[in-house]
Amino acid sequence: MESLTLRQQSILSLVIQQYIGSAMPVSSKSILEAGGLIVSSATIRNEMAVLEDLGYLTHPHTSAGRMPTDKGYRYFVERLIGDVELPLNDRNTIRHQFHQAKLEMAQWMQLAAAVLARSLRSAALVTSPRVEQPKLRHIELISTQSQLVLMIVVFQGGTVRQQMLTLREPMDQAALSQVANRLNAVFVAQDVSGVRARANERLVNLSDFELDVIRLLQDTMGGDERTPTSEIFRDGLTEVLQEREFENQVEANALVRALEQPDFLNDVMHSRVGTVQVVIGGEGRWQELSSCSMVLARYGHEGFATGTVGVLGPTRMQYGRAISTVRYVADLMSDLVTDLYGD
Amino acid sequence: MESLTLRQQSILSLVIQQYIGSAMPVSSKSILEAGGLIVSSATIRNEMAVLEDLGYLTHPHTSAGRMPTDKGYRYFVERLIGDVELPLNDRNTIRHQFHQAKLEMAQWMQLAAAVLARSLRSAALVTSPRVEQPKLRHIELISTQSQLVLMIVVFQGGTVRQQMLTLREPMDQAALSQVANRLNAVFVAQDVSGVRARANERLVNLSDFELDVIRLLQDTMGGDERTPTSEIFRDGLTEVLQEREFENQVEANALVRALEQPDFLNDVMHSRVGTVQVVIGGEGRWQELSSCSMVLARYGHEGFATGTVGVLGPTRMQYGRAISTVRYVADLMSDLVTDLYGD
DNA sequence: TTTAGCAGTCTACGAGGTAGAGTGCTAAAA
DNA sequence: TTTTAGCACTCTACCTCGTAGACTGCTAAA
Repeated sequence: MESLTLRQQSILSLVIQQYIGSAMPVSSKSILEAGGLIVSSATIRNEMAVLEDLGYLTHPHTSAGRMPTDKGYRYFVERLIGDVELPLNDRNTIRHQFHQAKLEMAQWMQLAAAVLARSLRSAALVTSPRVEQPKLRHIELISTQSQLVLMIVVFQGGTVRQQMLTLREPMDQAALSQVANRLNAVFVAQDVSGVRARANERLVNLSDFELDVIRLLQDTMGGDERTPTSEIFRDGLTEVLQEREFENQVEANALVRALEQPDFLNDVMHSRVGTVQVVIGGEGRWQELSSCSMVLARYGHEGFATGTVGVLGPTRMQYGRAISTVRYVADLMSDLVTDLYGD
Repeated sequence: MESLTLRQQSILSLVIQQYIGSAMPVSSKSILEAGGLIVSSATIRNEMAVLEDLGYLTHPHTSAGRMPTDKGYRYFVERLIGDVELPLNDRNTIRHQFHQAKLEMAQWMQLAAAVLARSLRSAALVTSPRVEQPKLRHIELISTQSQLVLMIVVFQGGTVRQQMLTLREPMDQAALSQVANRLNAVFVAQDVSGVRARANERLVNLSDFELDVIRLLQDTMGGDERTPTSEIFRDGLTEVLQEREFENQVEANALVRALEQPDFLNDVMHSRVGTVQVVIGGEGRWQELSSCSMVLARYGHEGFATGTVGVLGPTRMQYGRAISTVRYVADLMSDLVTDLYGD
């Protein structure tokens, strides 16, 4: 990325800021009127032409003003907005909302999504933390119909999974509870490999039914990357559909489809805890989102339990505010993970 | 509602069917060409004028064809479409998809939403069953941070709730497990009132911490109608946004907002298990949905555990198919509830 | 290097004009 | 009394044309 003169940087910055506000191509005159530069509109026009040659701005047609390209936004995000912390005021507002919530994980995440959506007028996405090596906390077997059993597995940190399995021969609740107790005694505090090891050790002592349960348990705990172990919480779809760029139905549909698709976030997200990732205009890889940007952050503890928070809005989003807000919410969520899983 | 002549019924029916297909006002000529009636277009025009006087049809402007009013749709739904069972073919397709799912409640519901959305090209909504008098199955206390405890409560049927609570003085995991065991011994298989009664009986023997837990347990089990104890699963928003009536941004936003709002379904739903409820054009009460209809059914067991399935689409939806599909899916879900909770 | 000034370009918008789809009415036919 | 043919009338959707206005790009002077 070339280095621009200070004046070019100012002009790029002003164009972007005005465009973010108005969604209309920005003329040299309006840059002049915005103040800050003591040159004529002709000079600004010349500089704009240079910025266009360099790929930072475009033109919808000859006699229209300029608007930023993705490259322009990228330069703006990386070089022109300082990395500001969220103002104390906003921090307090957000923290206050979090303190009012009941202490339940799902509620926190829904709240995080709501806070981001309202505060940034964007669509917000939050995934629940995904534990890397979940450890068994408790297993419960519940008889429902004659041959049907509901298995409930609680992992360290409070993640809960439930599955049904069929019995080969009827068992009553007392028998089931006994099995559950035996399994708890052996497997609690083990991760997948621990469960496998201990199961193999005492293979001979296990009934067919117990083996079934253990197999299902291993399925639930391990490996299966495809099944979504993390829930996704969304909010603010309405907010973002109001924006100019989504008056066009095709764009709007692409957006809705991207948000409905469960794997989407995982595809996009690749930042580490503590950093904020900015994806501008689909970054060439998600063409259906060519007029959208995302600001994402990972929260939790790397290598242990992490989730994603982020917002999705039009490329002309307020990047500064978005970045600091997403970072702040991610930090709050990380604290929550610490509370839930211990340090 | 007046009684119409057979010919008027046919014409109303034809207008609605054509309008559902094309989303364009229906002319007398096209009714003629659809066949079935052996009269001239002039006669059809006269009858249409009568139907308009009676409030079953309207006119966007003088020289346009007719389109149904909400009253027209209502008559159509209640009198003109027989109550047909879903064709065997479709039943098999749906049942097949359900059999392929893993036996996990959340997955079933997501699947139900997906099936409805795809099969009816509408937005689908499914709520998890809400148990009227939940009975405690198991309680678990997990130490996380020094003063923080995660309480996990499993109810009969497999509903799981989790909450955090703060300790007044530190306790280690062993002590917490002991407390959990004591509480389990006393309260398992009790409903709210049972918990209250038993807690009062042995009030003197309970520590402050145990009282805290019991209080939280009662909160979680009981009363609090406002907290959404049931999750909502959605699908097919994209499908429905494709429809003509949502090219208009205002309509589209109203729709998205209605779907995002968690209480919305509970407000609308008032049918009993076994019946299907059809809400046409917001029924005057939800004006933001004036161009939408909903087909809803309750599933589960009345007075014990019930949830809602339904679809939301434009008023010109295929009511016949929608009603029978929703009914069929509701029946399947009822079976699942039976499996989960016993009979 | 900057600037004033002007020619040139493109859009947005309204006016005016036309084809075509449908209705409503009238008067005749069944 | 009901149905029908026929026609006048209405309204939309679409096209074209013309104009005002917003900008730019270029040139030549400062």
